[in-house]
Amino acid sequence: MPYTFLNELNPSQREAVEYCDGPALVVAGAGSGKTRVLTYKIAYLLRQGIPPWCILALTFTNKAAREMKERIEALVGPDARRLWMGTFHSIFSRMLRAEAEAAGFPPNYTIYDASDSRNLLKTIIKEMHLDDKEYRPADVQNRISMLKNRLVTPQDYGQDAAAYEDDMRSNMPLFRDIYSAYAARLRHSAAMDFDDLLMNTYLLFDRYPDICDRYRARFRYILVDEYQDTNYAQHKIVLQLAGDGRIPVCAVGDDAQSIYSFRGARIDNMLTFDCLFPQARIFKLEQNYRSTQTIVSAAGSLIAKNQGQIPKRVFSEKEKGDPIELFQAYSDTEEAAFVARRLQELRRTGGASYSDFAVLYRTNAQSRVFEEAFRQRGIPYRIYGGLAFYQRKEVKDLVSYFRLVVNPSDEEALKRVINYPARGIGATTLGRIAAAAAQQQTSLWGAILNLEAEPAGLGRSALLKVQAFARLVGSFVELNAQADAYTVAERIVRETGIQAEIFNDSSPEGLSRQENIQELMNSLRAYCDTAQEETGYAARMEDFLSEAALQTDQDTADDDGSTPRVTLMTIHAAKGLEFRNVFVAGLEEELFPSAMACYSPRAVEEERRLFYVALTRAMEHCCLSYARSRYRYGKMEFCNPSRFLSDIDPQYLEVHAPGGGGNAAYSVRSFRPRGEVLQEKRNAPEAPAAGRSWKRVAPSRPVPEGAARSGPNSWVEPGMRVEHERFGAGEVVSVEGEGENAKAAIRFDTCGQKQLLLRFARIKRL
DNA sequence: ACTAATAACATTTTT
DNA sequence: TGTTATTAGT
Repeated sequence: MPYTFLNELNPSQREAVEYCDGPALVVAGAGSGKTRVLTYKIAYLLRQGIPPWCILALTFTNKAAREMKERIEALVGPDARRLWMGTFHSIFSRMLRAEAEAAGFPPNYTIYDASDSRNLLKTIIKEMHLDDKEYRPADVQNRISMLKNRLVTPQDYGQDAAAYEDDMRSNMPLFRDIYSAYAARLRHSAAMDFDDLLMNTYLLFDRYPDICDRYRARFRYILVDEYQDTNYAQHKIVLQLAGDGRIPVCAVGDDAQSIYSFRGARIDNMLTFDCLFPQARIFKLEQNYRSTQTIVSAAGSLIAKNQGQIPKRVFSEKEKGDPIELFQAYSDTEEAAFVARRLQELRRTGGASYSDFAVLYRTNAQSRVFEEAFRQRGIPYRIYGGLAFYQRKEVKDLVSYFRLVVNPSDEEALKRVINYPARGIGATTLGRIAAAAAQQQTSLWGAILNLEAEPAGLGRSALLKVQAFARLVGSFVELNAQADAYTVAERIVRETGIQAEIFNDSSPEGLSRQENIQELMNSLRAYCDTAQEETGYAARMEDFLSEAALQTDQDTADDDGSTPRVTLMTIHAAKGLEFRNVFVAGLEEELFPSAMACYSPRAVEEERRLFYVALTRAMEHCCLSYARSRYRYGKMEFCNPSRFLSDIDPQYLEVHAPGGGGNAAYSVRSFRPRGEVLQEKRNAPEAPAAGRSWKRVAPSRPVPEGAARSGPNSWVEPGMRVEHERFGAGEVVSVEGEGENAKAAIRFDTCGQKQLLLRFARIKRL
């Protein structure tokens, strides 16, 4: 009975899973079991005898790919590991490394993140003596990104009249020159930005049809998750690989949840799928298994106000459920107080845990009032959306060393670390090197290596310092040729002086920096261990980097789950998640919908979809709120209720009168700005100083209490039971070494004995 | 070359 | 309001 798992699907899910002979579009309403269909479909394909390496499955997040892989593994076993499953970016970057020569890059190219590429643009704008008020780096970056998403190369750009006109209109006639200079610099640095990973893959397949054919010959089925979020480039690559339908593509998505157009996503890719593949079959998943009927119907009444969507009728067969509550507050502080109070009530009466709650908002800035309110009341919470782990300065600095070792041409990495830790190489010196590099048509590193012949006008002491730096990096490069990633990293931390710099600072910020460095070393260690286990080879730094560059906080910031906490996040961040109880706060004009969206009907529709996403996160209970006044940029502003509130059919709403008392006194439609409203002075936060120091420093990764800080070695001894974040529980066999070099041998219950450097190992006493 | 002070700024952000 | 980046001062 090899297909019994199909019985766990409803008829429409099952149909979508079993149809494998041609292209398919699965329109999956919110909570309709989209991931289930994808995973079961892959399992089904495998059961039909298609080898795992012939199936390509593309997702947007690492998290989605990982979870899907795990679920498939649970269905079919370890074969799942050989699937080509991952994010667009990671799969394509893999292909680009394999086909590096044809792609015109070395296989060890590094990946620039958004801030690297912005820094590079800044330098270019400065070097071209342009005004950075006219050519705002962020704008330029965005424009370039959009162009790349549309597969417009700098060469094509001259012919793209529309884009050029747009630049003239925005007062950036020289934009094209920036774009080509940027591309040239990336090439010199042997680096690609995120968008290049897509565009260069497209170009590779376009220019070398034989390479594309090779992949086409390999893949027998292609699946794409969240198709509504694909941009033009992604869409085109899918078409290339599909060979216009010769290889079946199954695209899964929900047009009603398309909320990333500002990143280049094109809902049209989904809406026109059946035109591109005339033989395509369309499946609709309309039964929602997540939410009560009230929530599903309310969300449906909202989204019906949008034009141009794929017709579908999402329904729920769960109980009717409670109405959606709507609160009006006088101020943002009061709104937070409402939410806190209602949350406690629901928790007590509904027997829910803190982790069953989420507070969702449009902008990250709104989190602050909730933080304060929750802290005052002792409600445990967790905020998502601080700086990503890899964006933190100390982490990026160290990673920049890694990058430099793998690819010394990487200019942004070099600029970051040439004077970190401080070694007296300042702006002037760097400027001279840059000038020499430009003159010699080489990279900064090339110019540095060439200093002996061309001293570039450097003074004696500067020259010596730079050469010492070059030797240091050179020694790492040599080591990297033969050692595994962790060994290289350890030596870098020690010999650059990062260790001395970071580990001698005992201020709270310093401690947080230490933790982050430890965390990075931990993940490196974990990476090396897994690679060793799985492949039998020592893990290379280049491999670690190519993964790390595409890793985001969502992947690293795993809650340890020990204390249940309320989740606070933007609605964007909540896509794909679900909670028993959801609060959606700040439903005000110019906030939600955002002021910037109000000028364009298309943008307002996207905001409405965003609200739709927010509502459909809730399983049982949903509370909406807005405030009549709110502090924005330090100034108090009066607000009006969001237009979206009147988009929801009032039969699903229960409106609470101002002040929080009473119930449905009047309908939403009667909401009008009513001139004067009682104004309270914003009460001074209770303990701002106490909060501030730890508030944003390290929002993710809770450190086991009292562990990492308590100083090395003093707290483990042989015989002790400990728990490691990755390896689970185990027993300390022996401890050797002193202070920073203390190592423990630990026999883990599930994965055998391992040597861990206590300085970096995140372990907790049991 | 580094620090302190101030000016400008500010949706959302899967990679 | 809070952050970030540039600038002025030592």
